[in-house]
Amino acid sequence: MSLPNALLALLVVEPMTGYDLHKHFEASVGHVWHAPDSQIYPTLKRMEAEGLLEGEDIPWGPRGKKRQYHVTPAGREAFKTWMNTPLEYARTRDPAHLKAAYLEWAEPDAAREHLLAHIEHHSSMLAQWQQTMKEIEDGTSGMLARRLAHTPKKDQEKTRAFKRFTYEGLIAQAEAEIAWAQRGLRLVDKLNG
Amino acid sequence: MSLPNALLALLVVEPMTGYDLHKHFEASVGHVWHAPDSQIYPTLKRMEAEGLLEGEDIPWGPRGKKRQYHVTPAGREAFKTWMNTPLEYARTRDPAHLKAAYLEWAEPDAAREHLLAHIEHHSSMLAQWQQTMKEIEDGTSGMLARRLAHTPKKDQEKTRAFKRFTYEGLIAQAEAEIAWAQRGLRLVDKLNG
DNA sequence: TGCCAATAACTATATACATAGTTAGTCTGT
DNA sequence: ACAGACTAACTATGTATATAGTTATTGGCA
Repeated sequence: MSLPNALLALLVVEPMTGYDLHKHFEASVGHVWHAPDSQIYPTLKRMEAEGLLEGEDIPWGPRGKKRQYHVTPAGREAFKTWMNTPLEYARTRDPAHLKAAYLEWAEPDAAREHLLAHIEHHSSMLAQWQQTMKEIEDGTSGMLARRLAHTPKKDQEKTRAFKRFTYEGLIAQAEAEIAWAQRGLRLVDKLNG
Repeated sequence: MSLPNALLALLVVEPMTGYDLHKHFEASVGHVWHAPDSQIYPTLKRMEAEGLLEGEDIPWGPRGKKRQYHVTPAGREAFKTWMNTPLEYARTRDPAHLKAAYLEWAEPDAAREHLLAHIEHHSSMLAQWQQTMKEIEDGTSGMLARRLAHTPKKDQEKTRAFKRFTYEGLIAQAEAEIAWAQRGLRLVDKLNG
């Protein structure tokens, strides 16, 4: 259910091809909801069949063409409805904490490696999100800048504020994971003298 | 890849039927890796076919029987190998932060509802985990108690320490989510002030 | 004796997702 | 004139998950 809405979130800003979406995804919504192009293309077709989108073939070079999608009024309504509908929380599936719960089965060195990898992973997430946060602040963020250009002045601050809020949350998550893994490293050291 | 190992984590303690596993799952590993019984039964069969488990039919009442699985040496090795293998981090898919990123599309009341639901969800997670933490401390945690009874004294503290560590992490996650959503509530109030 | 909750073990179906490969046209530089 | 990178849009396959049943037995209580 999330992917169609993540696509709508981008397409309400401006019409795009599947390829465009795939590209912009990586640098914006994809931070919170990853999707490969092999999932995007069929989803766009389905959304067109459902009347949420309309696609038209536009020329590309002398012989080529590409299919550009734009949101229909029904699509815009569906997106708003989704935004006003409470979220269903999925049951936890957290491989890192799963392994952590049985870490006494790992060799001490492997345990350290796990925790270091956890720190490294979330550090790189953190760096990415801090970078995005900076781009939000100074308006160099690709999709957001495009978005704000289509937004009435009085709503711009709102839009920007919720983006900032989102990335603040992601940053807090990453920091919590890093702190936890560091505590884990100290624990492994203590347990192995 | 996680489910078979989550099952092994329980089965290395003592042989169990699919039904037993399903039950114990809910109260232990299921906290970090949920699985419905409809996934557990076929997975057990597959693991038996792969030689990780062996099952035997044991009588249950006058006419009934049930299939009890125990871990083979190969299964024990596979579990250890998994515990020593680095984790592959999956790309983010976080519906709550996805919605948060576009919260300006929601009615102010719906936005508040989202954030309140987020707080409520993670508060109940928090309560559950604090409860489990208490059970870890005083030895009333079902699977852990069973586990410790089969563990040499010198390793018991290690086992208990990693469980504590895991739930500390989950508690920190929940607290971070709650704090984030509360910041969100203040933001919504300010923007619609 | 009959009812009911719990135990036990599935089956069936529809998505969702990961991973990998395919086909074809365009644009840029040498 | 051609190579190579990029744009564009898929297809194919296998596994994972969610959701919702089904069938049968047991053990305890009224």
